[in-house]
Amino acid sequence: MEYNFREIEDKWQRYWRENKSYKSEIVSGKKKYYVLDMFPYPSGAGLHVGHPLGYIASDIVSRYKKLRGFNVLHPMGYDAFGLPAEQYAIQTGQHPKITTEQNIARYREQLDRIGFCFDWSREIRTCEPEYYKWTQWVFIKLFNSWFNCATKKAESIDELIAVFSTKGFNCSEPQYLTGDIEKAVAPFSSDEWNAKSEMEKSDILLNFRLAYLSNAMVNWCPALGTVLANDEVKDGVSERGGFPVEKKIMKQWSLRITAYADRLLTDLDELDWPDSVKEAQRNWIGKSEGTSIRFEVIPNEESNDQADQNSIYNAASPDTKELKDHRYSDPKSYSHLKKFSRENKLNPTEAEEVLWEALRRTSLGFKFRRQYPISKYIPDFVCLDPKLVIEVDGGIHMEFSQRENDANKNAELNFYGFEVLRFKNEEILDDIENVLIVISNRLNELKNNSPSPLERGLGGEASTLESRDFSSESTEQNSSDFKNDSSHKVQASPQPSPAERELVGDSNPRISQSLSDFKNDSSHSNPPSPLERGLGGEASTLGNRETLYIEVFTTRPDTVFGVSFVALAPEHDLVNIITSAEYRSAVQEYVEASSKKSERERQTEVKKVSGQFTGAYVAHPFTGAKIPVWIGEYVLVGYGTGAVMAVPGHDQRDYLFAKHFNLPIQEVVSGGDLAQEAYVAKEGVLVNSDFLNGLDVKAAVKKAIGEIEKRGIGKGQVNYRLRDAAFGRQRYWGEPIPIFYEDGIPKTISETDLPLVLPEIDKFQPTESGEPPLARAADWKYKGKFNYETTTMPGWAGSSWYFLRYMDSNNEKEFVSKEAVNYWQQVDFYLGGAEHATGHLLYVRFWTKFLYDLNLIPCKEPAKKLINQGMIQGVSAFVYRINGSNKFVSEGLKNQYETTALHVDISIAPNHILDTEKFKLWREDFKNAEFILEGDQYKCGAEVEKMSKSKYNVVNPDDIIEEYGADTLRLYEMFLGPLEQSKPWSTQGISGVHNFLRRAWRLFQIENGACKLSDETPSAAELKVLHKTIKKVEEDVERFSFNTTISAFMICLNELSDLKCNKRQILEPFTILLSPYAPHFAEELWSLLGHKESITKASFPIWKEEYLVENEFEYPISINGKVKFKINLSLQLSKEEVEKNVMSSEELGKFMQGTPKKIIVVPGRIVNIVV
RNA sequence: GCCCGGGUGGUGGAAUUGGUAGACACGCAGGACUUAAAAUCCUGUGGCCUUACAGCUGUACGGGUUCGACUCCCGUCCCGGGUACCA
Repeated sequence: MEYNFREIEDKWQRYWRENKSYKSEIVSGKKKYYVLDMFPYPSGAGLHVGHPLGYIASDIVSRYKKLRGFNVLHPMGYDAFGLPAEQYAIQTGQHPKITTEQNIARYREQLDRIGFCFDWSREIRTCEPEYYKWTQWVFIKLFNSWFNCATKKAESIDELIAVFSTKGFNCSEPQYLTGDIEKAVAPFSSDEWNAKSEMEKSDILLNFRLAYLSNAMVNWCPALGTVLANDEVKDGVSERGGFPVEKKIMKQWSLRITAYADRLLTDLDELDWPDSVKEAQRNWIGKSEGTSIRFEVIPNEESNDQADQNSIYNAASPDTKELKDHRYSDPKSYSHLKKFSRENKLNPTEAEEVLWEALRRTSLGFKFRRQYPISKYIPDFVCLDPKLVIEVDGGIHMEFSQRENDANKNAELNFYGFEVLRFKNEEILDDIENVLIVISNRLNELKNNSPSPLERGLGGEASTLESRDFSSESTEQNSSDFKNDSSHKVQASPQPSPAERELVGDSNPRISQSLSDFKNDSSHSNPPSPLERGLGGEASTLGNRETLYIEVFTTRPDTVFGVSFVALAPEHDLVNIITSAEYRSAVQEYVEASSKKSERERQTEVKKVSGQFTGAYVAHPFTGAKIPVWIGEYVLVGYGTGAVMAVPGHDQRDYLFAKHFNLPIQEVVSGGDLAQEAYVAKEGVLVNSDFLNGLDVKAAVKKAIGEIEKRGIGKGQVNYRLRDAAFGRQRYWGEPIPIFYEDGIPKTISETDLPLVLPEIDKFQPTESGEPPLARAADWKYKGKFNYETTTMPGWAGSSWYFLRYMDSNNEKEFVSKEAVNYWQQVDFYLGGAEHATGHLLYVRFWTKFLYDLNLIPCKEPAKKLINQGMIQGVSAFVYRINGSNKFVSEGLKNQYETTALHVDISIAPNHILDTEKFKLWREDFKNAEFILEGDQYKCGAEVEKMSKSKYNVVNPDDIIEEYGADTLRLYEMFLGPLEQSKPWSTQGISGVHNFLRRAWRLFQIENGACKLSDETPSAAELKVLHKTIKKVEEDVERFSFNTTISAFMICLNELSDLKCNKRQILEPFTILLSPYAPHFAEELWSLLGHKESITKASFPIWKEEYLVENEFEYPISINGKVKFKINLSLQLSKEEVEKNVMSSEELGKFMQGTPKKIIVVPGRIVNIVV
């Protein structure tokens, strides 16, 4: 009876389905093994032969582990939310749910035909409410958690709120030590916290939540109408569709994956994952350890004078006015300050209005500006010359803590050289004339006696700085005046958005920090401050200038003496402030030009050196040398501080920049040839570097950091390249974010109201006003009145935890039961494409760690072992149309004509010979095609490309199954080569594995529905063949080397055939060995062998050493490393005996004479004779 | 540019720890069976030189370590993947 694969495969697929053969359940006490494939997105094109490659491998592992007695979990499902279905919906109006279901049905049909042992009772679809209910649930958990930097784990936001209301918040405490929070949230006391409005609290908490809303720079893809995460953008275009992507600031939900950067990095070490994936994640996280260094800007006489005149006394152009507007403001927050300043101007308090009018009508001889940013503050009224600030204090200043803040603010303003006068509302409203007199007197005093900033801020008036410790003169003086009050302007003004408001905290920790550093520095004369060292002699000429700093981040503090310029990103806020008059127009031009460039342009122009001198200089922190400040596009505003100290001698980009603009290149680390290129290596001895001379790089880095910290001009710092993940999509076909807005405050819906089901809408486009499609759902409101968030989650949301849901996929009460997750733990073997290295695989690790922190699951990593299967590429076929005609020329003759290559469907060009008649019928416009043949054939061109519908090179597994059967397909895909390797699909060779099955079938001698096998005891030779194979198959599957396993089967079959083996005791175990690879085939034989139970219930055979022992070995005898002949010798012989036997052999004489120099004997391996 | 892989017959690939390079399969050639074909089975198959035996050569290229190197080290070239002015 012949091998009839169609009949067999139908029969067993039905049997498995009817008997639920692959249903898995928790069996306590039984060891488990969890095999997971990355679940597919069900695309309209269906499966091609590339898809099953990984599924077949994991199916083999599952079946093998079952035979080895493991309780195997091997589920499958669909990553069913996604863009293609939605794009199709936009075009046709067809609901994406319908498209998705059709595609799933098709996928399922194709998968079933390949004979996988998936437990379909656990199927999940991310787009179904029963599933995404729990995705939303995790989101709520993220929203309600923050990352404690002291314990390094996520904790409940409620606990944080409790801390705030009892102890307040101060960013210097270890649990808050992340750069973002330090920058974004000002310290506050518990009383202040309790006094804050709901909105203020909400805004502050958003800075802590792991899922948060903020104004963030996003990748906006206009063509797709949505934002994308960083990993969804490749080369400046969207990964799906290849549409251009631009940077844009948008209010946006994000997940704080950066909080986990360090854990995601360190835990990689313990994962059995491909090095390439681990390395890709390391690079993506991009940890770099270095130090910040502050460079003091040397005031530019000429430019500042001119600027002063321009803006204060003359009709200033808008540009210079703009410049003047923020010459004292904190550069990083200027744009936010400006907005807030504008808003305050539009909404003055009554007292402010009165004072402003009074100042304007009275000619005091001094010019005042309103709501003028200085550092991170916006004082109410500012006179720039002399420097005086007038503050109108509202009721909020009654609070003790606010007085502290006022003290900080005073100190800060003093630092910039401003005197501060404070008035209460009543003072102004009751007696404005008196107020004006006080102001006028003070101004005149200041005008006549203006001390230098050195004297004021640093030297003589140390007490002013001490006032930072909450006891300044002005504070005391004012505090006694505080009584009742009308509302303060901050409260009176309309609520700005969170991002705007978060900067308006009345104190700025960062500057406070640097100030105290500075104070320490200068109040002790040793070591000398940069000012004293570098600029001491010029102190008198400094006049009443403010001091500005450029902060840079560097990983090479050792090279600090090699700095020859400082480079700012074009978007850096200091650019406008420090640029001298002379260079202003050139700088503006440069900045504008670079801002107009798209992300794409900037990326393609990489390595083109461009830059512009600003005319400004900074002082070297150690030598005091004058260092020019440049702007360069190669400096990125989003990384580090947006400024670099350029060391051309030891950084490639700085080197190119310096060469291009003819800037000095100073060697500070010996070992390279700087005339040729930058010496970037982190080894060598420091030279030209003062106190670092003679040290090696490692020691110099250490010493430099120490010195920098000692002088308070910077501190050790760690930067990550990883950014928080954009989580909202302006799209319909995704999980609704379970958030509603009450009075503008985002709140999560109650867990008991989950799932928040995707509402039905009439159209899937964005609304006319540009809102996401969900805004079309008119009556879609929480509790009938609150608006829901209208963005949806990104494609990777559902896949970030699906491995957990499979453990307990039908649970309506929990996302996964404790029992299930404690039993199945984590994935033991995970198989999928390498393209997910920095996307899915990072997100799923992040979510896993988060759920672990919340004690919801027992493992902190999703998968122990990961393998990436290679891609199976397609071989495309091309025809060559002669330009401007309907003539097609064969591949070999195409060079004689001007042609255009067109893809042609590989089904009408078998073996790349075009079927010209089918080609004419293929598409309407080829109906009248003419051909120029080679010989009597039309030969198509061939090229290996990604298998894709649009390239007409897709091979459907159904066709292969139709012709050869599923078992042949399974064996063949495994036989193609190593699993991880990519390779083009070719059916050359498929007959080899198909033949193997047919020959194996014959070995079983089937007649009349039974195997006619002998029950005799097998021979030693037969046993040896069998046990050798068991051993090999076992070893190979354990190391996922499936191609060599197939060849082991073939060798086994060849040898058994040679032995004419028909012994049941040999062929039964052989059948079991084969069953994971060719399950239908093995089931049928198993049943024909008389077994009533499925072969999946069998046990994997155990190989026995005793059958494998060899008595003899044919030693290859080599002379000078070249094998000359072979001798059979007993393996029992010792080294010496082997040597004796070889030396006395007849054959040796043929190859050598005399005595050998040396004889190497490796027992059981080889003998080498050196002559 | 940087990081990670890889380069072996006509083809896919094997060689697991430095120990017989090319397993297994495809293809090709020859043969058997057959009226013939298909199917099946047998033999051969890296290159060069030879009737043959043998010999020489050979794992991208050039060096090195070693009794012995596809395997380890140094340099060069090429291919694939990741990443990109990340300081």
